Amino acid sequence: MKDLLSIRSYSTRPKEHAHSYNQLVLPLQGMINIRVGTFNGKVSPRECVIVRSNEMHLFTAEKEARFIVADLKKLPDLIEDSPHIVFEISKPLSQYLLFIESQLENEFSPAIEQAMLNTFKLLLCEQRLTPKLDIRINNALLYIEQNISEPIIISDLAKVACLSPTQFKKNFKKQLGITVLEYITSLRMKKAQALLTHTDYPLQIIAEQVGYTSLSAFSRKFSQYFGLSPTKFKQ
DNA sequence: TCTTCACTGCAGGTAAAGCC
DNA sequence: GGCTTTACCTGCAGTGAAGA
Repeated sequence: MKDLLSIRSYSTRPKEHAHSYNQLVLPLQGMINIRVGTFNGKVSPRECVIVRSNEMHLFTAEKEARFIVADLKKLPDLIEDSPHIVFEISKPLSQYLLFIESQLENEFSPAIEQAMLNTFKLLLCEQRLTPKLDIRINNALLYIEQNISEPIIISDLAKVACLSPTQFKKNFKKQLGITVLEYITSLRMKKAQALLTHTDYPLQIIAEQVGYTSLSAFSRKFSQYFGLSPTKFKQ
């Protein structure tokens, strides 16, 4: 058996089964009901289910559901050692799955498929392996990602999560282990790092792209976060 | 489990000065 | 000219306590 990426739709195999290889199930759209190990529940896009080799599992999916399945002889160490069965995937991996879907649907190219598999594994190694989150917190995370270049205030996030601001802040820290502001800042700094590395945008534009209306505030925060100013980082 | 309230500390905006 | 640093100020985030 060799490692393989494939697209699946709703299950035509609603029987409990196991196989000799590992499998990662990553929904693209719609919900999947899955029973594996101690987990028995729904999995949605931006989540990944780990099915280890020889582990009995059963899954069914909504008719409109589509998902990527990765059959792997060996799991990356990070995932192999993970105590979680379902974990959140990053935005880059989520978007890469859409590329994989498009490529697999439209072309047959063993060389590209091998390259896709390699990139997929690299992206897997970058995952933070945060456990499946409360849907309300997940909605807030999506809102943050979609609005990272705008000023983001807790009361708006709390509305998205259908919680009071205080309850939202407490739940957020309980589930992610960091405060809302720490999470937003880390996203902004990573994006700023990428823009500084891959573009020639002036600092004012980069500051705006990552949600700072004040260049000085951006420069100060960047220096605190990375230990050197944006200009020195670029050099 | 959740909301409200009060308190503290910090992040971010502004302005000004200085550096390259 | 573009960027960084710093001081000051304000508003908001974080958190604990009390209560529904």
